[in-house]
Amino acid sequence: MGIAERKSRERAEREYRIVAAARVIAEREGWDAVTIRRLAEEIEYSQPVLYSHFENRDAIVAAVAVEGFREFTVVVREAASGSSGRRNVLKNVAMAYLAFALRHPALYEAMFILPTDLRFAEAGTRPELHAAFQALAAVVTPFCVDVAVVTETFWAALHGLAALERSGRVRPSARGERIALVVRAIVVSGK
Amino acid sequence: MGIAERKSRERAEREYRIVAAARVIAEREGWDAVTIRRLAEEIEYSQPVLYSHFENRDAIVAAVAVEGFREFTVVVREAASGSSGRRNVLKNVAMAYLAFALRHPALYEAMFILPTDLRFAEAGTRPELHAAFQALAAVVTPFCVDVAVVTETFWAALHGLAALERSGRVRPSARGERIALVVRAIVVSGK
DNA sequence: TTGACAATCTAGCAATGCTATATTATTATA
DNA sequence: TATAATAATATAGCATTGCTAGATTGTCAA
Repeated sequence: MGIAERKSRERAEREYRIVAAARVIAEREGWDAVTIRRLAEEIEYSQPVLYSHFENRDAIVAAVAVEGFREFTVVVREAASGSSGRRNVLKNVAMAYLAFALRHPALYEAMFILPTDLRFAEAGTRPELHAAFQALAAVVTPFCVDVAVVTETFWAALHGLAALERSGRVRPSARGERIALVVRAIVVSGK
Repeated sequence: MGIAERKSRERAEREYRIVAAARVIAEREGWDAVTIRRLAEEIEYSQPVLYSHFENRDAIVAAVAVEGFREFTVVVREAASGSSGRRNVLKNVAMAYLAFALRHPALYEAMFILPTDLRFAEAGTRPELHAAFQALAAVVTPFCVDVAVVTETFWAALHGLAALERSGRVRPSARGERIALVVRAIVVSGK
């Protein structure tokens, strides 16, 4: 019987509409504007329906974050494959990282700044996060022996650049120079 | 007449008690537990009194952050002056940075993660933030020509390490190696 | 002593996350 | 096909939050 399939398909679709609405509202008006009532209105269902999809509001934010990690992985891979010369790859990925973070501030916030229980270096890491990490690891591999350490550090540096620029604590005008410095550091001292 | 003085002294003291209570509660139970009602209870005044000291809750968080920047500056300076050898200075400051961030997670959160309107690279930067930046700048100066860029990047790298470790996205066990990598990068490629 | 003003409190609003319970739609059974 | 069971959804409400209008108390000068 296709009825059950149709139902679960419709359910999945409704769930996606919740996540999509959350993302759009967050990007337009900030995460504070993403309330359960607002989302319920948006998908044209009553509030308790949302709780049949997600345990609580944080789980909705986490779902947006996971979507962000999927897109992020694609962005990194494309930036990497679209450049030639190992060093250029590094630079372009770094630039793409910052562009991604600053072009979708709410998405990036869900991924890296808002409190989540999405862990990385643990058992039970979600596959989307693992894939994102791997995409970055692939980029730095040619430049280092201890891939894990260098990837973590490269990621941290990029996140730091994004976070500080985001909060206006670093001059936007000098972004290129900071990126150049990070790239040179990986090239020269990844060992 | 010393009456006015006494009054403004008592007022300042009460204000400080608010900030101190906010910090203690945040560190013990997280920032969500820092409510106006809770703070009012703590200082044994009614809620509206808090609004005669601070415009809103965010301003209280910001006050804690500013206190954090003051302590942070001291920590950086001490780590720097307590080490010999320019390269050792860098390493010890980096370690002190991470120790500070992870030892006072709520304080660090107020300083760097929670939304604030404390800006850096702008006119009207609070002196406490400027001093913190200068303390870090002093540490990297021997290793670079463009002090501003290197300081920003060093700071970003350290913040990234702290933030990712905080949220469990990087292996705590490899902290030392990541720090070593950042330090080497500054030494080698600050130019 | 009284009247103005400052300091403080009581009480309440609107919004939030979340849930117990009522209601409606859907399916399976007699 | 009529009805009972169950699933899907809605209504209504609770407790908590940040914040504030308005009442009340205290303090000081005339």
